Amino acid sequence: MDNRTGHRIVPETAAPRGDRLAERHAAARYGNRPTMKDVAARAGVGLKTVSRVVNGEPGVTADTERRVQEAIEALGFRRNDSARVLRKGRTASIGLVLEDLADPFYGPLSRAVEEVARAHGALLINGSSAEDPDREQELVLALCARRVDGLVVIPAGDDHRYLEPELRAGVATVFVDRPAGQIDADVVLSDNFGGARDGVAHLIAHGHRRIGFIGDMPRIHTAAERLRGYRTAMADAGIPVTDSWTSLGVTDPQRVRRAAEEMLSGAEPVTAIFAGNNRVTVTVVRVLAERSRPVALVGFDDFELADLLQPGVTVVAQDAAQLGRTAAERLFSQLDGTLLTPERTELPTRLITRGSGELPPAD
Amino acid sequence: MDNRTGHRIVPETAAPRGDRLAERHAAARYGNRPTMKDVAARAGVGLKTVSRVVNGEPGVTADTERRVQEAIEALGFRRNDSARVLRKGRTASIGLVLEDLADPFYGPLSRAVEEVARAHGALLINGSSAEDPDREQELVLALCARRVDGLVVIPAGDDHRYLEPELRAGVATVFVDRPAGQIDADVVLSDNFGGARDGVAHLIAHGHRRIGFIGDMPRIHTAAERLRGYRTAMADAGIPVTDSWTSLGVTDPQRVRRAAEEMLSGAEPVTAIFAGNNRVTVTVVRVLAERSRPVALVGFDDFELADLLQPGVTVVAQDAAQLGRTAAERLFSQLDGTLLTPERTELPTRLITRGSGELPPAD
DNA sequence: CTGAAAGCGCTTACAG
DNA sequence: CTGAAAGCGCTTACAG
Repeated sequence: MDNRTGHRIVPETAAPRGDRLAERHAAARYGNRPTMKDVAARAGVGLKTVSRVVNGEPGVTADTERRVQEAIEALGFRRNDSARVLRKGRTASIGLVLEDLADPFYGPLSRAVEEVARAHGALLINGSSAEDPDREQELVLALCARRVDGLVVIPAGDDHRYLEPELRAGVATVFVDRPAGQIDADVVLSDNFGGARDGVAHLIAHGHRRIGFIGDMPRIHTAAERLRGYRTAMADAGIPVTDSWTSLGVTDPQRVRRAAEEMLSGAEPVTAIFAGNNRVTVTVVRVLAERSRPVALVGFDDFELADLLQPGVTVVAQDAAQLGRTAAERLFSQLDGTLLTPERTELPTRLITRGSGELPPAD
Repeated sequence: MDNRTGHRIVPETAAPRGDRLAERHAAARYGNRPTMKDVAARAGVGLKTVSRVVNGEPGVTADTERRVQEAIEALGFRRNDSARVLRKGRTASIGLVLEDLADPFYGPLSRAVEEVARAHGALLINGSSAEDPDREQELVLALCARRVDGLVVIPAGDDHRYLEPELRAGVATVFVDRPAGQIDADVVLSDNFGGARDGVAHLIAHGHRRIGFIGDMPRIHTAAERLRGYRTAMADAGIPVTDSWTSLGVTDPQRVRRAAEEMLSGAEPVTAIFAGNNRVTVTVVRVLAERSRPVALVGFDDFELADLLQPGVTVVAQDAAQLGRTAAERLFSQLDGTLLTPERTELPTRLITRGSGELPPAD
């Protein structure tokens, strides 16, 4: 068989019990799952006794417990946590709203949030805002309607007043990577300004004066802070910045490629580029690989295999997992009542030199 | 300030309303959120009328609707979907259980599942099994207890009989990347066998005979299938395989490094390596970069920047997003009642040549 | 067009 | 040690 022509679909061999999917779901619609009431009837005990056994509460004789356990097994009972949640008020779930689950920067962050949630017995509901403020709001409010206990949000928008009623109602909330807009909330950030400033100063220290900056859309806080770091480093060194050296916008490859190529051509081409995030860095690496004249590069965000490229890519690294862990821990501190007032936590960045940032100016 | 010494924590300026986090949550514990009953009382209407307005049902006069809307705004009411869910029987949420949220292979897969879920109005709850069958089971059953409508599972274990009561109760389920064990279930796979066979045949076509295989633990279906592809390609070419050419186990860098170094030394070193997955490939690339003698390499799974390494890394690519999309679509077909019987879908892989797989044998 | 009653499957508060 | 009643916040089924 040529497996490149398309999908191969073959029926599975029927299971002994031979139930079809459609039958299963039709049954589900009519609520065929056993409830505590069914278990109680079968075991010949009261509802509360079943509840005690299911929850491991004391005050049940060994014999009663055994009868209840047998009924549970026989019926295939599994407690309906949505009913439990309704009664208890806490859902033991938290929401995570980020830009894009597929972006490698968010993988370790999500995983770290998940681990902390797990340690607190909570499940993680997550979704991507796709950098769209409306979609962020829609997602956040859907999570609030599900009554998640808390939210970890990497905001896309810059106005979060829509969250005020939810905060008042007690939804714990921590913003990560970018601050909340127009509301007072807990926030965990990387030192975007200092990291970019140090990265650009590193290029200056290696003799560069014409340094380009390619970043994300200026309405994104991290992009604005990193640009500010760039400008500060340049000003500190007494280097006036020409408009054509900075380019901000969406980070899709076409736009970044065009921006890089423009900076690298013309009468006074840049001799070094500071890339504002991992998406930008990757595209700039591609552009530079096609050119003969060496151009120095420092990127914000580390990425896998950066050390194996020729030359290795010097980066300003932030610890995505630590961002997630810190945010999640603060969230559960809020829920414990330990955390009394919103704070802003800033995590340090780290310059990792690998070669590309230490290249001297080509002219 | 030296931002490398630690975190900087500063209090946010107090918001005008000045409520502290602890107060918010204390209030929440006592259930201060307005309910439909509160809205009904304030608007001077019955409960059902509020329900009609909230759900956009017909049969409410414009004037009544306006009064209800005003009460909703004034109280900051948001419908409690966990109560709704209890009554309706469907939670409009699906669960995704994968190995590790932080693994770049699963990012695009998760995002694809999320997009399909979103198109069907469902939220995504997800978690990492960490390749531990017990943790997989714990997570899956927790999701069932929350009464997710369906599950997309990348299994860690090879016995899923624990899911039988859930399947009978109507939980839609699709397994992805690896088949279900001991139960009859819908499954979406890549052509691991064919992809590995073709990749190894590619090395053979370039003159290699001593070819190593480094893969994941053999109990993992994909690892076993890829090994089978390797053996088949070798057998088809009439090349007997020496035991020391194959190494299966955990894919952490230390183990893979040792395995690669062993194959590359000794009396009859391999001249080419087939790497069983993206984690393995990355480590093998590092090992090869440290050596002078060129060794050919083909890896299973594509990865970012593979084309920019020297040489570019030839890979057998699978479409992770397509795996996720296909699985999620099948899941919703089950829920629609469209899909009647469990099937096995196999997606093709694609060989991408970039240089490392076309190197001739060094001897 | 509108609403009172019953019920989803649990837990809470209480009584025996 | 055990259980009947009330209630979590909605929707369903029905009556006016």
